[in-house]
Amino acid sequence: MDTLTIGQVAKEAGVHKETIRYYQSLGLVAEPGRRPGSVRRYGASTVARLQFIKRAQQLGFTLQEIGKLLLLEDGQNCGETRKLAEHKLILIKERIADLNRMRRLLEGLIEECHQGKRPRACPIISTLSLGL
Amino acid sequence: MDTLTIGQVAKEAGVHKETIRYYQSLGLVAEPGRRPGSVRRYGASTVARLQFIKRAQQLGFTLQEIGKLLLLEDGQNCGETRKLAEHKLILIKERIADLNRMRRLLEGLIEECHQGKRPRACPIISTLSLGL
DNA sequence: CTAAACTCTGTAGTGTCCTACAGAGTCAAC
DNA sequence: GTTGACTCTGTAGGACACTACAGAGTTTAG
Repeated sequence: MDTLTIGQVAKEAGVHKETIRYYQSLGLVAEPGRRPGSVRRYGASTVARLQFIKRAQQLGFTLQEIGKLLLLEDGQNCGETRKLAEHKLILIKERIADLNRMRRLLEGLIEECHQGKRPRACPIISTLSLGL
Repeated sequence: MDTLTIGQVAKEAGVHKETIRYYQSLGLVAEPGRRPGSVRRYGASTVARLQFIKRAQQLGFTLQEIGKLLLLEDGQNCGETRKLAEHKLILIKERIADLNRMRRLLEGLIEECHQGKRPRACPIISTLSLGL
């Protein structure tokens, strides 16, 4: 069943060959055996696994966390999986809160610039110089 | 006027000595001369500069961008500074949108887990396996 | 059979921001 | 004058996720 070369798998999954090898080095993707005097051949399951990894990355999981998810891949450990997801969700919310704080500060400063409220110096620079 | 050792500056500004040297290597902080047979001495302006850098980082600027901000530090180039800030603001907004997308997806999946909607397999795992 | 395309293996580099450490020198206090 | 703290310089490592490349071998198309 394993008929694909690494290049074909890469194209199918939309990743670079080097990325597949990198994932192999991290243990996220298995290295297939090779038929004597030939090249490694991969099956469709490798493509699926790469897509799994890419989707999990889009959800914000690191490769290390994805390794854990892959151990739970049979779907029988919903509680464990949910815990990982909930933890990630908390981090994402914190990050969003951080970024919103930055956003508000920047918006305020930019607004002040536009209005020219402060007579001489740039409000952004003076805020950075003097503290928030 | 330059009376502080690097260790004292570091403590004042709340950064590590190595960080100060690193910033010096990037040209963000000037290297003071040294009195003969002695050690480099820093003034209060170095502490202020480090605090400027730290505040700018909190606003999401990279060290490279902070280098540009420091060139505008006299506050006379408000337009230029504002352009940098506006660009950064756009990136921050995009990042927030990305994270909100992740957040919604994760929240949906976690919710499904709790409800046990899907009979057997974990919804998180099956979503990752089959696509969004 | 040959040339192009692909694969293998390993190492090293990218970008971001530090952090750690080694080995030598200097300074201040007792 | 010796101990101990601090500083100097340079190099290496660390986290994260790749990306690039060199040099050799293999496969495929014509």
